[in-house]
Amino acid sequence: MSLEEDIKQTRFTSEYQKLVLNVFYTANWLGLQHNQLMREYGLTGPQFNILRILRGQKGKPMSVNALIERMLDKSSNASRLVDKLEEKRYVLRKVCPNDRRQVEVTITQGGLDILSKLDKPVTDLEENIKGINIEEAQLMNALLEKMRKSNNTQ
Amino acid sequence: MSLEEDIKQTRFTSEYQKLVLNVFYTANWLGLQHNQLMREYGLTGPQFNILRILRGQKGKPMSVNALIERMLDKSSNASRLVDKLEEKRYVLRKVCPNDRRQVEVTITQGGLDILSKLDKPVTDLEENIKGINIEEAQLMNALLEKMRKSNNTQ
DNA sequence: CTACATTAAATGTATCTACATACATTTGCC
DNA sequence: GGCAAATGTATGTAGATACATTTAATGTAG
Repeated sequence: MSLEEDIKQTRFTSEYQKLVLNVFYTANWLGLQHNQLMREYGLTGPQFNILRILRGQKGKPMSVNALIERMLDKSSNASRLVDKLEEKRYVLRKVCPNDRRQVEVTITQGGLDILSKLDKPVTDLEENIKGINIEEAQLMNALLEKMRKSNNTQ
Repeated sequence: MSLEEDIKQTRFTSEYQKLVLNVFYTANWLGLQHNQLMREYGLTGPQFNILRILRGQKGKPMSVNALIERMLDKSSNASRLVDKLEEKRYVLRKVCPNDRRQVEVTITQGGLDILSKLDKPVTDLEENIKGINIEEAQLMNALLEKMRKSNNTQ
């Protein structure tokens, strides 16, 4: 983990600059662990994310647009992610009868099955962040949200 | 910013799960702003990152391997990033005479110039996180580092 | 010195990201 | 109804990510 030392060594012009790097680096560190896990189950991170959102719908279909709104990466291409999941028979696509522009995406039983297999290892991974305790996690959550709210991102 | 509300609404199984999502989301939010800025200068985030690392070398060349070690995204492809930067004449590649497997990468004056143009806007962007103060930023930095240190990532 | 392992970088491949564009459908206005 | 604007999705493209494999140079054991 050499950027770990790098972050320490570097003379940062400000605490904010360090924070930006730290957030990038931590997300990357978490992402690698997630990807590695997903990979074992033939999924990718973004694909897993979509399946999890769909499961949250409890059977109700969701339009692609609604999916995009809930995705972590909004600019990523939901259409093509749904393509991949459809190939694997984890989701179904159906043209919405009320508005034929829309496509209703639903998770299949196969999709639910793979998710349930992933639940335990994913939770383990997340709970594995044991260097910080619950109070610290709460504090970080509050600070991360405060951080995003603050500025004038048009 | 609909995931913002999503994060709030969702019943998280744990504070840790929320933290993971929050870190992903914040990194993404920061990354979009960075990318937008880099784009105006014909660079991408990773390319900028490499240039900044090379500038830190103060003229000393660096092998591709050394670059990878210092990159935020280690698994990204340093060779090809250096390709792009070489095309733009921002770096030079030279086979190392002592070990001809290695390639010495150096930043050019053009590379230094584009970086100096970017310094101000990048700093502005980072300093723009004004919803949290310096003490909070320090706290977050400490917690993020603690978070990464804690667990048994093999 | 040959044989084999190791190392450094490049290349290959699949997927994802970011953004532009195309196309069909729907909506709103006249 | 007819037409322009908006909407929803798909497609195109360039570049990045993640990981496996290849190529070339070096190191090392026998």
